[in-house]
Amino acid sequence: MKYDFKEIEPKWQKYWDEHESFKAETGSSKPKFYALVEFPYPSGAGMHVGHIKAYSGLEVVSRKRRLEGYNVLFPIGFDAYGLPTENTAIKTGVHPRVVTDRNIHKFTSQLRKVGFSFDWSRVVDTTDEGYYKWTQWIFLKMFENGLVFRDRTLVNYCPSCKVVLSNEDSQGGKCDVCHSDIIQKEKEVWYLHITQYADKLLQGLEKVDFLPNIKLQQENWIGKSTGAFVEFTIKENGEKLKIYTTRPDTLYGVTFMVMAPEHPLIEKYRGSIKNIDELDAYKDECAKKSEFERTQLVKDKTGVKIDGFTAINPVNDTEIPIYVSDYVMMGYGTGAIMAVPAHDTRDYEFATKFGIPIIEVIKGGDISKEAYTGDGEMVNSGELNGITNKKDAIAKVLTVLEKKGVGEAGVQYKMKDWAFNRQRYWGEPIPIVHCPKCGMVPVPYEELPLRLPPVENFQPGSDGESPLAKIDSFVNCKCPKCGGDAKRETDTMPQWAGSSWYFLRYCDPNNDTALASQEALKYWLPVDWYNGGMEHVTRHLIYSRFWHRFLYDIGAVPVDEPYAKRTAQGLILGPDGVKMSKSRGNVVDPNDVVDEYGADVLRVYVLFMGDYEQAAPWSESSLKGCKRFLERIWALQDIMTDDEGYSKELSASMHRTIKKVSADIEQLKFNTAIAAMMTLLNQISDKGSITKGEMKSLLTMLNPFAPHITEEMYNTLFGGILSEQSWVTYDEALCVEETIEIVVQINGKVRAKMNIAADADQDTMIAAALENETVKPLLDGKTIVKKIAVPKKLVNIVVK
RNA sequence: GCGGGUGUGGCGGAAUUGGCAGACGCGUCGGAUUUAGGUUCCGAUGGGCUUCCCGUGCAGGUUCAAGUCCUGUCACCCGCACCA
Repeated sequence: MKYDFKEIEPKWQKYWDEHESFKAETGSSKPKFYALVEFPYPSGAGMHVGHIKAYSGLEVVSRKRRLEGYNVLFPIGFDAYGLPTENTAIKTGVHPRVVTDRNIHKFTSQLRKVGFSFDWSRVVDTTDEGYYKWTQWIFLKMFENGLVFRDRTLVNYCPSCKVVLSNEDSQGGKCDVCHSDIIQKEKEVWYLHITQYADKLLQGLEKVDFLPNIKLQQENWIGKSTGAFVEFTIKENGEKLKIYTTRPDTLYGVTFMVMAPEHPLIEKYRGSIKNIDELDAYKDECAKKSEFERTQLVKDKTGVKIDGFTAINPVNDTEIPIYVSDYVMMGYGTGAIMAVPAHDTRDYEFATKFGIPIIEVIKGGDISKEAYTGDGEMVNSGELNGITNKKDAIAKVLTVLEKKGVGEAGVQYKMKDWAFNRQRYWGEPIPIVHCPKCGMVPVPYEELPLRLPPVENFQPGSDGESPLAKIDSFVNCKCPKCGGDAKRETDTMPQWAGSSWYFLRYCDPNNDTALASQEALKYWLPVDWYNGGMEHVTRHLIYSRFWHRFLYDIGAVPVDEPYAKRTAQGLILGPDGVKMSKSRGNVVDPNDVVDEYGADVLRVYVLFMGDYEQAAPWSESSLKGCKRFLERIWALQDIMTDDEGYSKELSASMHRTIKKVSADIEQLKFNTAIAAMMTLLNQISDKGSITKGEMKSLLTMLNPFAPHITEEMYNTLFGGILSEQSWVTYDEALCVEETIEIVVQINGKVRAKMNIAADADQDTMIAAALENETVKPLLDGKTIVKKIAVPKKLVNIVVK
């Protein structure tokens, strides 16, 4: 009988569906397990094999947990707002709602064909009214709590998509959606005050079980630095110029200061700056610089001295010049720095180029050659002289600054506030009304959801205005507070809004009176295990931790950190070893694989192809190897005996394999788990028969990986449903054979192998080795210097 | 520049954490079945001057024993980046 996956796979998918085999039950007395995978963006291209790999990991864990008696929540949904759908709509004239529904339908059928054990009754769609009502609700709560503000600043702007992007969405100076170069543009936009949560996000990392590199990337992204704020007085106008530094200990070495070209004090005193024209020209030049020029040509410092500003160093009253240079950013610290060329590489380059004096205040380097950034004895530094350690010097100078009232300790973060808006149609409308009398007024909670109005033209305005701005019936409204004429906000929320809380909705997806009931949240939270891509570590994962933490602070959720554990899968590369992309033409469509080889083969292959957490290239021939494996499993039916337990020969192997597979699944080591089952299969084949007991255990172990074939075999051979049985157990004591092969080495080189009782002690092992027929002659005429025995492993005889 | 990671056969990758390097799979070679191809099955497969020697990017070191530990060094990949 041949293994016909085309008949078997749909049969069991239908069975699981009709019997709701994987339905999670809120409140069940069984222990709960919440496994979360990143829900897909339903693009027109359909599923990618990367999705299959990303979901297969926790799919295996979830199926194992159910067999272990857990009440498992393993949900799926769709993150469906976003630009690609809207761009398709613009191109084809089909409404984004229709495009989205079509894509979701396609994804759903593809996911079902792979046989994932999702709880299909909890599917979430971020563009659904019942869902985005609560996205807007959370936004209003944030507004109420002062975490939402508008600001006119330089923003990241994508000229191609015509939208403002957050810092997280323009990493590397490229637009996250279309990869165009982003430009800096001055614009008034919405912000979420995520920096207010920087410390909490940092502290939260301490108690969660995230992969170390994930924690590290988040820490670096948040980028906390401790230092000091110091005020320098500008002699000409008495204004205080505030700077941030991590090295207040080098304050005596300041020989100039630098302000960012956009620093407001320049604007304020433009009348009294003699070379203001030159500064304006420089500012324009900087704004035009491309990302390449800003990052690649860093060594070449440019700048202009401000003619009309002189700063006074607060510790020694020295007069120092002030420059403008684009190596100082308006977006970090205070937009101005004290420059200590002797002990900072960038300041050194600038000083050298502009002929500014360099004063050494820390001994240890050669400042005629380069900046010295190490530790050492303080010199030329007044009361700091003689101090040899940075920490002490900083502590001392801080007390001096505080006494004079010109400085204090402070912290800074690299992370910036979250630019929270898109000037596009396909997103959640921001529920705010602009009233000429009352200002920004939130839409009342009872009026949520604030629905997206129907539009005919989705094309964004050329000046970066949302298509919603053209809909008079949407824009013109009454102020909820005073009832007067007012205008609605026309920006929509960015793509990351809906995904920032979807895992909460899964707990209670149809709730109409709250984002989820407290009962459901208390039962399911936190997510026990979250797996996803590394590319989301500094975006979605930070954003959702922020939203969740906020919801915790207002009492809407019962736990402070949403994810107890986070892992990440590696990419699947194209057969050519390069990242899959349409333009390269090396994309593998999972649908084709399912049609030709079946879902089980695909599932086993994506987990067997390599280390789950590493990238690995797709290989059609390796895929065939997995097909052979399953066909050989299928063929075991022909050699099954009537014996119930384990056969004597295979007993230890059975126990060992169960132990290994059980442990490997928990560590995402699916490749070695499958390899262990292949080894077992080889042993069974060599032996020529399999007992009923062995068959049951093997099918159970394999079930999470290849559920269809194992379900079918179990059902045919034993009756009953395998996914309703229990996970297999092993006995540690039975994992080892009675006699095992050990190695005899002479001077560290393997010279013989021998069988010995597994529990032989060291003396017995050595005695046996010395009597070994291969070993004996090799020892003739030699003096034995040392004898080492490692139980169950080897004997090493050192001779001279 | 800073931070993290990886270097093992022709390929993807194993190695119980110091104890037989190369599990498992792919590929390749040989054989059987087949008119042939494919499939399936059996055997071999790190390299060499093959009683023995050499092999985990490279050079040293520690140890009875090193892919694993230490020192130095090279290459590649990822993330951040004039962060004061």
